[in-house]
Amino acid sequence: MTISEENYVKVIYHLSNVSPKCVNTNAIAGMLDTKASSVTDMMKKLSEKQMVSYQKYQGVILTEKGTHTAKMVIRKHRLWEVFLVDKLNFTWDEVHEIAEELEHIKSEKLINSLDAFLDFPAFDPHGDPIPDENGTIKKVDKLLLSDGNNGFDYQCVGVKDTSVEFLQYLDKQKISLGSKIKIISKEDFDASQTIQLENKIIVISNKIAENIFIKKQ
Amino acid sequence: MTISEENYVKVIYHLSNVSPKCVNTNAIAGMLDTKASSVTDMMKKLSEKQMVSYQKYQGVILTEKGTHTAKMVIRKHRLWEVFLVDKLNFTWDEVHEIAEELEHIKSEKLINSLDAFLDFPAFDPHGDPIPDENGTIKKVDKLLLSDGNNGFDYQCVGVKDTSVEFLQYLDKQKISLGSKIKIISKEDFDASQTIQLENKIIVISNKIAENIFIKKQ
DNA sequence: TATAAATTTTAGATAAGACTAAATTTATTT
DNA sequence: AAATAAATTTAGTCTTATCTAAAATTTATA
Repeated sequence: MTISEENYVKVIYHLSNVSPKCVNTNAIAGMLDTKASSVTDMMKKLSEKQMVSYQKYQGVILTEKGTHTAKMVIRKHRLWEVFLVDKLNFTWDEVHEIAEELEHIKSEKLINSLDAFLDFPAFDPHGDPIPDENGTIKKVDKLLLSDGNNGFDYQCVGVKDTSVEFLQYLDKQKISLGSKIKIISKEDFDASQTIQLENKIIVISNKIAENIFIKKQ
Repeated sequence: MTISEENYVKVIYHLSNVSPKCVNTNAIAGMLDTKASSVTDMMKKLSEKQMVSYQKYQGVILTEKGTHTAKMVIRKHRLWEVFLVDKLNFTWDEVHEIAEELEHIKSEKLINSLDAFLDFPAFDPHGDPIPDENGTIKKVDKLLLSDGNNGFDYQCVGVKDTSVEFLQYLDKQKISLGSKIKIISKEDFDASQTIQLENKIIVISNKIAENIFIKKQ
C-alpha cells in the first residue's frame, strides 16, 4: 500500500462511520482536498486491490481487508499521538500533523513495540479509541455536550473537532480530557449552554458544545 | 525536499566522506540501486535547488546547504535508531531499515524533542556519531581492527558494515560496542587475526577485521 | 415526466521519478 | 595520436497520482 492509498482507505473508513452506507466520491474528494476525478481513479485501483467494493456512480464500501487496513493506519496514528504527548511533551493540538506522517511507517514490530512501551493505551490524546493489534476497538458510550441534560454532571472524554484552533480554545478555557462539566442551562434561541467547570462558569456556543464528547459522571 | 531527494543528498554526503573530491554518477547509482541516467536527472534537480554544484561529466559536490540537509537526515536516522534500541528494545541489526523510513519525517521540533528524550546521545547503536542540532559531529579517533597492532588492548567503538548478516555474526561472537579486544597475532598470508575477547580467543578473517572500529584502551 | 442540477466518470494532459537504448564525453591503451 | 573502453548524458517511454474539461449518469425540481 502506498501512502496515498492508505490515506484514501483511512478517509473512507472515517466517512463510513458517519453514514454507514456507501461513501460517495465527492465526500472523499472533500476530505482529501482533491478532485472527484482523482478519487474515481483511486477507487478503481483500490477495487482491484480488494480494498473496496466499487460500483460506478454508486460509491464505495470498504471490504473486510480494507477495513482492517484502515484500522491499522488509525492505530498507528493514535499510538504515535500518545507517544508525542506522553513521552515528548507535545500538546494535543500539535500532534495530528506529525502523526499524519508517522502513521505510514511500515513495520508491524515497531508499532506493537511502541504500543507496549506506551503501556497499551486505550485512547489517544483527543479521547479517540486506539484499535488493538487485531483491530478491535473499545466502544465507549459517549455523547455530545450539546446532547447533555441540564443539571447533570459529566466528564469530558473526547473532542470531535481536532483542529488547532478548537483545541487551543479548550486549553484557554482549561477544558481537557477528564474535566468535570456540569450543564447549568441551555438557551432555546441559539442552543448556547451555560456550563460549570472546576472553578468557573462559562457560556459556550452550540458549535463548541457539538464538538465536545462527554459521559455521565 | 522529497524523500527521494533526501536519499540522494544523504548518499552523496556519505560518498564525499570516502573520497572527498567530486562524487561520480555511477557511485551514486550503485549506492541507491538505481541507474546512472536517473542519477543525472536528479543531479539537475538538486543543482537547481542549490543542494549540489554540478558540472556535466564532472560529478557533483554538496553545497553548504546540501551538506546541512544531509546531516539533518543522518541526525534523524541515528536518533531514531537509538530510540528503537534504547526504548523499544530492538537489536542493532533490526533498526536500519525502519530508520530509513523514519528519517524522512519532517518536524524539527519532533527530532529535537526526541534528542532530549534520549538524553542527547552522541552515538547511534553502531557507534556512528549523531550530528547535533547545528550539524556538528563529534570527531572520534577510531581505527579499523585490521589496522591495530599485535599485543595491544582495544575497545570496539563501532562497525563499518551495518548489514544484518555482519551484525548477527558479531552477536554470535559476543562482540558489541564497548567489548574489549586484544590483538594476539596476525597472519602474513591472509591478514587473518587471532584476537582475545572477554573470555575466549577467536580467529577472524581480514574482511571481519576491516569492518570493526576500535580505539586504544 | 421532462428538464435542470448535481454528481460521477472518461479522456487527455502534466509532473516526479524511474527505466532503456542511443549518443556523447572522458579515460585508457596500444 | 588514434582506437577502444568506460562513464555519463540525452531522448524517449512508463507508472503513479494528480489535474481540467467534457461526457455520462443520477437526483431533484418544476
